[in-house]
Amino acid sequence: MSVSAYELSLQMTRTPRLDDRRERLLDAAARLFREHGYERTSVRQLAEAVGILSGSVFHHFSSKEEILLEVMRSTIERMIARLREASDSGAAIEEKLFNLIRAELELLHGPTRDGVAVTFFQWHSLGQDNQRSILSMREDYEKIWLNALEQARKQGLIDTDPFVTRRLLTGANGWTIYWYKADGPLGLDALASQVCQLMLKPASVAESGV
Amino acid sequence: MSVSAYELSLQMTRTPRLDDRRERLLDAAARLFREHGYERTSVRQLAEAVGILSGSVFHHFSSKEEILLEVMRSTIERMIARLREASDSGAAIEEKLFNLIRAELELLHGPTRDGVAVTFFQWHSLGQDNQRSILSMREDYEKIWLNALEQARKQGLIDTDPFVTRRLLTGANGWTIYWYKADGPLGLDALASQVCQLMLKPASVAESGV
DNA sequence: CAGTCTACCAAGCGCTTGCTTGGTTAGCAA
DNA sequence: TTGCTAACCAAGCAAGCGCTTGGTAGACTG
Repeated sequence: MSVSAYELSLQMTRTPRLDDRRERLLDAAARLFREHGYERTSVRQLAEAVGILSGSVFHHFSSKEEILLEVMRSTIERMIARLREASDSGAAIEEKLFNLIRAELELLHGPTRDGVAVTFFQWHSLGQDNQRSILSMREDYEKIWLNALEQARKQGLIDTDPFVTRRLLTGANGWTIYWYKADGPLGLDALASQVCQLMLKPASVAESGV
Repeated sequence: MSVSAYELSLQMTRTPRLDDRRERLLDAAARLFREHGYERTSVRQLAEAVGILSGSVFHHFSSKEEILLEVMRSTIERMIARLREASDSGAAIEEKLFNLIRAELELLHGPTRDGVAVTFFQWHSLGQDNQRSILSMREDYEKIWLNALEQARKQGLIDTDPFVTRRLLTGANGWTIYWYKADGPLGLDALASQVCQLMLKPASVAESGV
C-alpha cells in the first residue's frame, strides 16, 4: 500500500453519522470469520478491512469476543424475524414447512449468509458464558421449528420425533454452506424441494418453485 | 504440579517400543482438537497431555499442521474400512443402507469419535494443499455412499438425487456430534432408524434394533 | 565396551496476538 | 470562540505462539 490507512480515512467523511463504522466492522467481521474462522482472523485484519488501525477497533468493541458475540446476536434476531415471517404466512402445514425450509436456506445463502454461517458453526469460539447466552437466543428460533414440526406430526405428515427431526434437519441445512453454490445449476427452490421430499412422508411434497 | 514432566517421564519406561508415543500424541491431539479446536489447542497443551515438553513434539512431527493432517489421514482410513465392511455385509439394499447409516453414526460416537469429529469439522484449519489432499481421500469414502444411494434410487427406494441426498445426509449425521449423547435415552440403533425413516420412501424401514 | 541412535529436556528465538495508553483531529453546541 | 466529545492514530506492552538448537540419558548393536 502506498497510502496509509490514516490518509485513506481522511479521504472519507470523518465521524460518519451514527455508528455506521460499527456496522461496517460487524459486516467485515462476519465475512472474515466465515471465510477464515474466528481465531484465524486477527483484529489487525479486521481493522484493515474497514480502513482503520487495530487499536481503533477497541473504541467500538471492548474485546474481540464481543464482536463475535454481536455478530451472532444480531444475526439470530434476523433469523428469528425471517423464520417467523415464513411460519405465519403459509396456511397449509405442508406449505408452511416448505416455506420454513426455504427460509432457512435463504438465510444460509442470501445476503445474511456470512453471519448465519458463523452463528451455525463457530459458537464454540465463544467463552462458556457467551456460548450459553447465544444458545438461549437460538432456542426462540428452534421453538418456531418445533411448533411447526409438532403440528406436522399431529397431522400425520411426519412420523418421526420432532426434536430429533429438527436436529437432523439443522445439520442437513447447515452443511449446505459447504457444498451448495447459489449460482450453480441447482436453484434454491429445487434444493428446498429435495429437503422437503426427505422430510415429508407421502408424495404430497410442495412442488411450488423451480 | 509438584512433579515435573521430566520426572514423570522417567517413571515410565523410557524409549517405549515402536512409535507408541506417536500414537499417544495422535490420540491426545484428536481429543484436544475435538474439544477445543485446532487453533485453540497449543503444542504445549498437547505435549503436556502425553507428559513431554513442547519441543519434543517436533521430534515426532515436523509441524503442528502435520499432526492434524495425520489425525485426519488415519481416521479416514478407518472410516473407509468400517464403511466398506457395512457396505459388503448386507444383502438387501434396505438393510445395506441401514448398516451404512449405523456405521457412520458409530464412527461419530464410538471410540473413533474424536478423530472423526475433527475430520468432519476442522478441515478448514489445514492449508490449501493439505485440504485438497484430505478431500481427495474422503472421496473414496463418499464413493461407497454414492454407489449405495445410486443402487437404492434404481430400485425405487429413494426418489431424490443421490448426490444431493448424500450431502444432506452428511450434514444430518455429522451434526449429531453436537447434540446426540451416546449414553442418553436414545440408542444408536434408534437414531439410525430415525435417519433411515427420513431417507427411505415407504414404510419399508429396517426396524432391526431397539 | 565403544559407537550409534532414539527420545527427550532446557532454553529461548522471532513473531504475532489481543489489547492499552496518550495524544490528536474533526465536528458540533453553547 | 471556546469547550466537549466521538473517532481515530501511533506506539508499544505482555503474553503466548510454533518451532529451533544443542546437549544428554538410556537402550541397542557390533
